[in-house]
Amino acid sequence: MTVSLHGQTDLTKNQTLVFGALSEADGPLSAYTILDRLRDKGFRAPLQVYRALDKLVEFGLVHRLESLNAFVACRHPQCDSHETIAFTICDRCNQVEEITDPSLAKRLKQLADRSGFILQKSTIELRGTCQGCAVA
Amino acid sequence: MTVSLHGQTDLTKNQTLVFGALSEADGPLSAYTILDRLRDKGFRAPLQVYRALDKLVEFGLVHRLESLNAFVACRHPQCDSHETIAFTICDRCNQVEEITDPSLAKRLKQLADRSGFILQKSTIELRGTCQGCAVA
DNA sequence: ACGGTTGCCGTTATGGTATAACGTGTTGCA
DNA sequence: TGCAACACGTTATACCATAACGGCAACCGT
Repeated sequence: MTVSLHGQTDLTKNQTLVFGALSEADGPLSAYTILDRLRDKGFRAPLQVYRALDKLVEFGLVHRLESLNAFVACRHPQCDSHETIAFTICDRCNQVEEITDPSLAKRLKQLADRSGFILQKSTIELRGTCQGCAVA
Repeated sequence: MTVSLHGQTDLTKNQTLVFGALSEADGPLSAYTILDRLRDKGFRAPLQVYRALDKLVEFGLVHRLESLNAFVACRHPQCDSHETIAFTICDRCNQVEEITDPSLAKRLKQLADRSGFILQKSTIELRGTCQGCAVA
């Protein structure tokens, strides 16, 4: 059984549930938190979550935040270009924003090229305080 | 007992041992790997390593690589300005290089400012293949 | 129809990463 | 002297992630 969502591939039942849990959340969730939230849907083991997450990340529907060991739903899942390059993460309210900046991407590529480094994947996570929390 | 190393603060015995282990290594080490390498120096528990690492990171002598859950000794521990802003990490040989690029730092600051985000710490890790491994 | 392959799923067990909580000993200083 | 700060040692526990097994369904070429 599959559910159509992003035009390219259909999501399986578990993938749909995990993506749903992340979409409803107001911030990043750890795999184990997702597991807990899906227990009443029949989830019993971490692997069920991790397998779904692997696929969702592969599809670009979900991002992994390395500095948090957690996952967020992509903010623009409708559009096919998941070009996010960086994240801001508020340490007070956990809100995550995605940043897309071609000039930043270009600069990183330049820096890599300069030292003959073949860039596969870049992780850019900015930790700090979001505007809302800074004001409050 | 303390050992002078970086001019500002002296390192304790455990900090010295952990920093030594990282300095001798040819790549990043996990906390548990460090623990194993220091067992014959009397280390018995993870916390001994983590506590030393916390301090060393605070001093700027050691960097944590979020995408690897591992640690590296800073490449220029003598100089007091540990201005590293990004890392390249070779997925084949594990070699880590530090990148310092003011324009990159400036751009990130700009992007953060633009959305009212107060930047505390940025994590930039570039994964890929280093020149040596690409040639081979 | 058959067999083979692939992909998803469920389960158990295990490995790897990190910290809580408690108590000790030392130092420095009011 | 008393106390605050700090490093340390130890035990236990929590949290993050994957290995390895087997089952089931869909697909594909013969």
